[in-house]
Amino acid sequence: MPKPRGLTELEGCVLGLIWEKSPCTAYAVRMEFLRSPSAHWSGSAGAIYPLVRRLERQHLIRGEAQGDRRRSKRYRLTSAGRQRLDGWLAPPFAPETIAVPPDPLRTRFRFLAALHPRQQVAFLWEAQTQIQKELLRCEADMASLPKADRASLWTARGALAALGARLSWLEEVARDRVPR
Amino acid sequence: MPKPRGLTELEGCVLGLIWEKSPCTAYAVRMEFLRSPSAHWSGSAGAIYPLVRRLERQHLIRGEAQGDRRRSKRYRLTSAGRQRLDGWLAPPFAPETIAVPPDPLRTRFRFLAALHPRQQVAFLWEAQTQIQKELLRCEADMASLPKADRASLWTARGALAALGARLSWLEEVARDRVPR
DNA sequence: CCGCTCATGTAACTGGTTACATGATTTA
DNA sequence: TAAATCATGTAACCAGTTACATGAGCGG
Repeated sequence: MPKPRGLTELEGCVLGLIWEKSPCTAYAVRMEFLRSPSAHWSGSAGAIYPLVRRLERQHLIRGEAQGDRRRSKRYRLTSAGRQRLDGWLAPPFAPETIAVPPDPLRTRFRFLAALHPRQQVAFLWEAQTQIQKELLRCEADMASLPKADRASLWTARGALAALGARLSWLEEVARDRVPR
Repeated sequence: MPKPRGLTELEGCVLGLIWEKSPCTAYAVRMEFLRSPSAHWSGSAGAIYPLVRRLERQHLIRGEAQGDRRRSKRYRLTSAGRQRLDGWLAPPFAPETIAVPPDPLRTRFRFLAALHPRQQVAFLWEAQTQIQKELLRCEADMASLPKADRASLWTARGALAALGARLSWLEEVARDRVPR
């Protein structure tokens, strides 16, 4: 049998989505990624379909073909799949799951001093206004979520918290740089 | 001439580090990644050295060989490199620079409901204690930074803010799930 | 002289991307 | 019937990883 090496983030995610929406097509999973505001993954066909087949080959999911002439398949988790999903998301957590998550804005900020002072101000100002807009977008997105879907709701609140923390951090920086 | 397509995150970072520590060796850049608590990049030799050569080929950095028998080279930014660095880190920001940064813990949380209730509690509890530990580690790391290095200091505060926000988000979730 | 750090490099791999293509079904 | 959407797929590519290797210089 194939050695059960750890799941990728994307694999875990897909497994989770198939668990949640079971039975569902690979296409539905794909759409979930495309709709998500957290555009970390493109949900490209070239990523999803091969991945789903891989999961099927490892017997973590099972797909039943529909009778229709479309070659559409609806997938469900197998019990092995459930176990793997559990193992992926339950503690103990890998260090990189707990560690400070990467943030491209913070990465750039690190080298702020390389910019002309005027540009530094522009950086801080622009970042703040853009994040504010993003906050509104995310709040709207959250409001559009079905109230019963607690998981998504709380996850969205986590995203908002991350944005909010970034915003007040930048405000603090700006206050320090330009007192008064 | 080679088309100036946008810099990768890693490319931007390396350019920034060479700017900051100029003149410095590729090895020094590498060490910076290895020392960093935000272990998003491994700083593997296989990533850094080819990348540095690429930057040199594009005339964004210039390396002067030392006289010693080691084949060590100290790099500096060229003016073209400075411009590219500016372009990378100054506004306008790409959408994904502003968007909610990815967070593996939040990703897992999304599927919390797949776990047995007991395990859900364990998830929240374990996550909180682990993050608390990580917070302490990061605070210590920040304290060890030279007080003059404002850039690193503020960046570290940004990281702390991210961790803190995650922590209080989880506390909020826990309060909601287990009132009282 | 031994082992550690400095310093650079390569080979094989992997996971994801873009871009494209196909065909069935639904809707205007 | 034309356009949009559902549904699946592949080929070429790319950045970064692990794992390994080489050799110089230095401290004990």
